[in-house]
Formats: sequence, structure tokens, C-alpha cells
Amino acid sequence: MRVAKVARERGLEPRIINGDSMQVYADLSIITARPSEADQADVPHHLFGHVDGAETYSVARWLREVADHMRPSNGEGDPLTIFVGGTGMYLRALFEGIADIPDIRPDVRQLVEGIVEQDQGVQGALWRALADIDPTMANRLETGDRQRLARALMVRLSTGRSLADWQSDQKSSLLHANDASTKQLIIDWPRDQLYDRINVRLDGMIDAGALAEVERLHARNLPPKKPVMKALGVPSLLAHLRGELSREDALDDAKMRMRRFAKRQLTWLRHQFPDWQRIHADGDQSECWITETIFQ
RNA sequence: GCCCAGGUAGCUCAGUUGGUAGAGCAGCGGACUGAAAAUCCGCGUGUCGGUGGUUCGAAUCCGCCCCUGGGCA
Repeated sequence: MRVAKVARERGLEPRIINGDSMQVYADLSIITARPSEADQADVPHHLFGHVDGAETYSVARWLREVADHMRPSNGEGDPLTIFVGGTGMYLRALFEGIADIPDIRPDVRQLVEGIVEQDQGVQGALWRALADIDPTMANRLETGDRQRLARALMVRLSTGRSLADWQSDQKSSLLHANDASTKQLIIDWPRDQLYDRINVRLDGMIDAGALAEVERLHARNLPPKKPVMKALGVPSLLAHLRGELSREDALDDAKMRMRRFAKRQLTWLRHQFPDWQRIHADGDQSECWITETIFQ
């Protein structure tokens, strides 16, 4: 937000596009730390809270929607598009593109979901099913990785072609990382400060009414496998609402999961985006000079 | 002050007749192509309170000291 305002002072026309897989869902705004109404009114924001929680969003849909917003604007100043958010896979797809795989046929989806259920009983059913028809993908995946095994199986059954082949196809991307017109930044906090910020942030979310928000989501009785039901903090708070965890235990659990996620993000950034510019934040006044660094 | 019970990994604790230590949780490292805030894989990270002694060898036995909890005064 601060960056957007400085940009406007310099005669640019800023807008913000969400790059976060959970901030798209309409049902959650507090626990997902969506930008405030005031900020959204001030600077144009796109792809925030526009998806119903009953839906299952995806990278591919995000890319299509981003593409729609990338068309030349009709504003006065030069547009400055700011992507914010921490879904590594989305951002990578933005710069590297993604395989152009057709939608999975409904009958195939149903069949594979049946096999996944079998696999819950005796692990291995899913992997063996995949190994029979697509040994390349099977060897690439762990036997316990149901999500990826299921996807690979669906693609092979639905398209007749291995996911491995789809993935090695030539891809086109919306943006180019080594381009003067784009800039990739990572704000890097010392880990102890990062974890402190996570803990404090969750307490703030609770004060802001996160429990009521999750309660409303709970009332919709959506299947637990829906992505929105798995947003960080939601399962923990649901467990509390069902009386399975004390309030304190639920908060501790949520914080722990958020810390773990942050750690996974760090691993992703280290290895997937090694060339992105890092801004080393530290202490309270960081926000100021983060902005300064960006405009250098 | 005296009597008990304890001091072992970041936390809670195991540790058999002495053979330089292991679980859970936390944590750390890694993978990642349409559910990714998801899903999955891997890893004990240690002055065994301190210090003398007995012993080939001490977390284990003995002495002294320090700390914590409980009891008695």
C-alpha cells in the first residue's frame, strides 16, 4: 500500500493484483489477512475475495484472470502493476507459464476419487494404479503423496497422456523475470522476528473477529476438503468451535501451522526464486526503508 | 536449618545389574506444474546441574557444592 501511494505521487497509476491462493475466497478476509476496505477503495485491487468458498480455485484459473487484467488500461498515467502474495506456485506460473492441460472429465475425477478413498485404508492402492499406466510419474512421486498421485492419475486417464509429457511441453508465460519492465522482490525478515510477527498477527486477527468469521464459514457445512476449509487457522479454530480444543490450544496450534508454512515458503523462495532481489528487513522502521529500497 | 523428591535435547520425560543416551512435541532441512495457506519426504539438534573421587569404563556408585519443588521446624 505504501509502495502504491509513493508510486502515485510519482505520477504512476498503481494497481494491486492478488497473488495469494486464499485471499481470493469471499468467505474469509480476517484470517486470510486480506487488505482493508479502505485500502481497496483507495487503490484499485484485483482478484481479492471474488470466489465463493464452495468453489475450488486453481493456478490455471488465476492465470486466466490475471491475463484479463493485464490488458492495457485506459488510465492517464503509466500503469504500475503490483502483485502481492505468497503463493509460490502462482507466481512461478506467472513467470514460467503452465502446461496447457484440458479439464479433467467428471467421470474420471469420480473414479480417481474412489481410488483415493481406497488408499486411505491401505496405502499404496493409488500409487499402484498410477504405476500401471504411467510409470514415469509414479516413479517421480512418493507413495504417500495422494494429492499429486491423484492429479497424475486423472490427467493420464482423462487426456490419455502422461502429466510428465504435458509438463515438458513448451509453455508461454505472461511475464518475463529477466526483463527491464518487471522487478521481483522478496522481503526477508530474520526468522525469530518473522515468527514473532506471525504470533502477534494471529492475536490481532482474533481481536478483529476471526472466530466469528470462521463460525460463519462453519455454518455453511462445506466439505472439509475444500481449499477454503484448509486455510491456515481455519481447521484450528473449527476444532475450538466444535469443543475439541481450548481457545488457547487452538491459537497455539494455528500459530504453529502458520510458522511451519512460513518455513516452507522460505524453502520455496530459496530454491525456486534464487535470483529474486532480497530486501533484508529488520526491526520496527523497516516499512519505510523497504519502500525506499524498492524505488531506488 | 533439617528431611524428602527432583535437576538428562528448546519443552515434557525414559534410561534395565556401570559400557560416552532416546521418545513425544517443538524445531531444522528438502521436494513442489491445475487443491499449493495444499500435499509429501528426511533429520536428534545434548558440557546427562557443578566439582572431586571409586572404576579399564560413570547419566548410573560415593563425597562436597549449587538450583527447583514439597514437607518439618
